[in-house]
Amino acid sequence: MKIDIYNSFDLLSFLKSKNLLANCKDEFWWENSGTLEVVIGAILVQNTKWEQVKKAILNLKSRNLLILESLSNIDLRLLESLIQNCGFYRQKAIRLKLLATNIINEFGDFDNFKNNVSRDWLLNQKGIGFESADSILNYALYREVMVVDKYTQKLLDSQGFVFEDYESLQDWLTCGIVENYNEVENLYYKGIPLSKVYARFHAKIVEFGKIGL
DNA sequence: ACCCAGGTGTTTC
DNA sequence: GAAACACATGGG
Repeated sequence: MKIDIYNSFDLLSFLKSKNLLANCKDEFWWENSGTLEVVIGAILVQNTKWEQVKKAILNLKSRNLLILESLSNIDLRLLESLIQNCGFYRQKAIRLKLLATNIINEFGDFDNFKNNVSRDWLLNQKGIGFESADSILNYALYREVMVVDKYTQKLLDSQGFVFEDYESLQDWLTCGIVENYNEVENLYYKGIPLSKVYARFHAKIVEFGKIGL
């Protein structure tokens, strides 16, 4: 299937043709969206599988560590042991603990963080790059941000698209969705906010990516 | 045994 | 600035 690079709506057509936008009644892709758990998950999941992250999150939850204050004060070795199965556990432990501390110092509590944090602030944290920052903004903070990941890039690559960098790809996708928001919303996402349209759109691309092109 | 997974930071040319 | 490398476990 050929997609006209100057017409971003063609991507939506492509996804529709693959039935990628159907079956959107299910809950949102990221469990417990809107909570600190998503922020932690965004770091834990880097270069590993979500199955592993779920186990680690359960470890943390059972010890009441899904709270900024507890995480900020945790013994580093203990934290490492609780998230070990996720891989890169030493650096992830350091980064999680530091992030919790920085959020407290800068914003006081999670709600204030949620309402006031900027993308740049997130990007300045150790261990948070473009994808993690955007995942946090969209899935934890409900901002109107389209997440771009390896699957997204792979999907567009397979259709012959070339983008200079992460943000130009993101802009292109975002424009395509915004321009066609009314149609998409009417057909598939009745009554849900634009931020969640981005979330579902991203989730569907990943689901597709997992099945394989 | 080998390869990949819902990446990021540092070092090096 | 881009390319190469380090980080590390678990599952196929």
